[in-house]
Amino acid sequence: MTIDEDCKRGTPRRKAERPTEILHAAFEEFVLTGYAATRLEDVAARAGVTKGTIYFHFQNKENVFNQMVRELSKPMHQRTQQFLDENQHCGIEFLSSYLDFSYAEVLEDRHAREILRLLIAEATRFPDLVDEHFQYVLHPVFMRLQQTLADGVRDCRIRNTPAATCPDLLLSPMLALNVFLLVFADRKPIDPKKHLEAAKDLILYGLLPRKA
Amino acid sequence: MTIDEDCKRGTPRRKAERPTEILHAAFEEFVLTGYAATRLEDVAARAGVTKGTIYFHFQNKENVFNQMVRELSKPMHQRTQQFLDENQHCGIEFLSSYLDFSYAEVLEDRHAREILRLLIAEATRFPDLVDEHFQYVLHPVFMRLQQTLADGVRDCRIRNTPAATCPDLLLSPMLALNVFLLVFADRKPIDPKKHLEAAKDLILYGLLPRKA
Amino acid sequence: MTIDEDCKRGTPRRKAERPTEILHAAFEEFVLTGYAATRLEDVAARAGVTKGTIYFHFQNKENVFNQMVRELSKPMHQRTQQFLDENQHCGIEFLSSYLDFSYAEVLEDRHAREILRLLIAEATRFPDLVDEHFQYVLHPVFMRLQQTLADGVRDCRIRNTPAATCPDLLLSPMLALNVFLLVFADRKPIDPKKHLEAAKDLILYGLLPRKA
Amino acid sequence: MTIDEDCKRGTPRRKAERPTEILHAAFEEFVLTGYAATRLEDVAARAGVTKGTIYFHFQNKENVFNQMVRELSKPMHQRTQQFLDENQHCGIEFLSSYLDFSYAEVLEDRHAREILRLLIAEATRFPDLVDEHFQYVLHPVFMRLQQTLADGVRDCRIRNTPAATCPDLLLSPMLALNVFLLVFADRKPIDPKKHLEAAKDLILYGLLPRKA
DNA sequence: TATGAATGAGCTTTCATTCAT
DNA sequence: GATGAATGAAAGCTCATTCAT
Repeated sequence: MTIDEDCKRGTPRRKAERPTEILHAAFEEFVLTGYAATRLEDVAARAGVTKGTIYFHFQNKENVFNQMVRELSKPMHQRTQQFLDENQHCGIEFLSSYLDFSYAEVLEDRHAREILRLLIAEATRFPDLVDEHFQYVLHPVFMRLQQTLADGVRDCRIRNTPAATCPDLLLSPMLALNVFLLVFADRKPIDPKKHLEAAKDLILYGLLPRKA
Repeated sequence: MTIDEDCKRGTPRRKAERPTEILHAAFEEFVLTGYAATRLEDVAARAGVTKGTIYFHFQNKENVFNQMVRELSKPMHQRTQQFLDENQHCGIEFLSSYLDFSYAEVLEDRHAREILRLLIAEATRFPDLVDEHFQYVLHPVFMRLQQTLADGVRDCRIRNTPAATCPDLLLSPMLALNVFLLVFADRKPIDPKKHLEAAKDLILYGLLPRKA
Repeated sequence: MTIDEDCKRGTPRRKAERPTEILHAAFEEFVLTGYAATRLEDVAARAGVTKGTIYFHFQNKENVFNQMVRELSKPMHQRTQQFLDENQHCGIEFLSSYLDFSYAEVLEDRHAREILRLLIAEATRFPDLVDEHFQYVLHPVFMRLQQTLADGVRDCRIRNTPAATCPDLLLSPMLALNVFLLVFADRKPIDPKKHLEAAKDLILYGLLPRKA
Repeated sequence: MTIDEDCKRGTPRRKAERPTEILHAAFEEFVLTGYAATRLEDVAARAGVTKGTIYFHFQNKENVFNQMVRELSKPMHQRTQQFLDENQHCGIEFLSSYLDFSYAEVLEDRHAREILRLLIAEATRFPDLVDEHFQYVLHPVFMRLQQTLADGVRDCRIRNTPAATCPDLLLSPMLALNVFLLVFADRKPIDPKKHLEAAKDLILYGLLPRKA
């Protein structure tokens, strides 16, 4: 009976998850060969359906890519939002927390890592995706970092210096680590924990005033 | 007379330069749409020749891409080598010089900038190119930075700290700037000079001992 | 009613027969111009489909040729096998029967005739097809002819002579007729029945002992 | 000096032979892959010249094929003519001589053998070549064989029988041997001498009257 | 004579997309 | 919902042919 029930529920539940399964299959294929070289037929095969099924759920290939990026970015968006929410009003300690957080994102979420690569590669073809990513992930973080730096300078907890007006620098090590991992991992082994430690060391020490 | 001579040499010189012209046309097209989506016919049109001509000079599309990256990377390779040669034995001033140099590369050489993007995007399909790039550009720089940091620590001119063992950090701002310029330039205007100034400030201040 | 039923079944049946239809169209085109000069587009047009459809059912042009030869040879294989089965243990009368049979094959089955030409023409490119043809058609016949000749010699119904050890000679007139028909038919009209009669006359008379 | 002279004579002599060299190179390539699949570039490379040179000596690819068949057939034409001339008025011994001659042609002249294959393969595309071949090689032989058989029957040295009116049969073994050698040589080793002996045995015995 | 560069038509093959079932 | 057959536009690549030198 339980089995029967499972079966009965099983099929519709699976059906409801079809689109998601297709998007995950699409992710793997797009990561493997990039947008243009990916064949919808391979996506279908990986998802265990046929090409026609994809067109039942999505309008076309572009739409699959768009939906895929949105679907696979969602957790990252949510975690980022949650991180920002949970770390309001914590002063310059936010800088250290953010470095921890951003490194964890890159290191522990393959989706996040590879989607950045896809966005870099296909930025020209999918400007709207880039916009979305910027709007939902980067911009809020930038704003908060900028605010944190400004507050720190005002409180004299951070040096009044060019670096304090450039929140980009706080993203740089993570971005670079990502590129290193994606592109040069085979030639140049990287120890991400040491990388993070060094980045925190450099950035925090570099921002704090001498007497701090 | 000079004009006549130029004219006379003109045609053969053009013929000899055809492959290079094609590679430059290929660069523009590959940058525009990526490897897979680029049509060799468009490359030909841009170079002012026909498809057949491309296949007279190159074996196939992959070969065009490979040769293109090599050709367009050559100046960058040479400048990098020259920079390393001219800045031997200059102590920790090398760090500052390198930041200046690397930022100049990214900002002033569109080829260097876009080829990095192409390498990131097509790393899976062209692992050999990534190897070459690493070997000729990144690896020598890494080695020198590492040495410089180690020397600086020994001389007590640089703090003995995790950051001093991670030359990656010295590349990070330039890499990140590159990504920002390539991907987010439209949404987030960047002032590269301020960026450089801030990076130098942060890195140098962060590495030097307090009493130095 | 029967017509209606036929009509209703018509469409799916046609779909199931598509590959076969394509192979028959391919036969005509390959016969007309040979393998290399045949355009798959013409094959498609003749079959009433588009180029893409061919690639849905077959891997590539070579595969179309291979399958075509197999498909169109099948009847010949079967008739040959059937002939061998039905003519066991019939002594040297088998020789005469076989001449009748082989001439009928060549004369009445245009497929058999032209496929021989294609195999001759494309033997270098399709060695496997030649192997198959040899294995399924020629070899069994050879074996039986050889056995028949040997038995005949032992029974003194056939002369003990070099010709009795060379079954090739029993195939020769048919092969030659085929070549004449394929190549020289326009210049040299041939009466196949007279040809067969003469061949039987020559071969049988040449093999039988004088007092037989 | 001698060297100089050799050089001086050498070049023009070679130049005069260029077209012939090209035709021999063409033969090898056409034999290898057939007319349509042969690239003039490969012909040129084999002849040690460039594509352009071929077009200096020949109008186009078809012309190369035509000239090649003519050039490479010439010796066969001449030997055939010579054979016919030298064997006039020799009665039915001519039959035996002709079998010897035709087998020798096939076995000892690879050109003759392969050109037959090319004619079979490309008969549709080059009807004029087939005509020429028929006119210069086959027809004269046919006529003579027919005459010889008729004379033999009149003289009662040959049976008055259907086989005596079908000179095709006298060509059959040689034609079949050719096909066997060209197509099935790898699968079915053939002893040409035994084949010839058997053919002569069968044909002559089959044609001669019993009391002869 | 001979060459090498260039052409352009044409071919095989791919694949996003459609649609009857 | 899902499928498989079919399409057709387009892309990579080939190669006979031309021609300035």
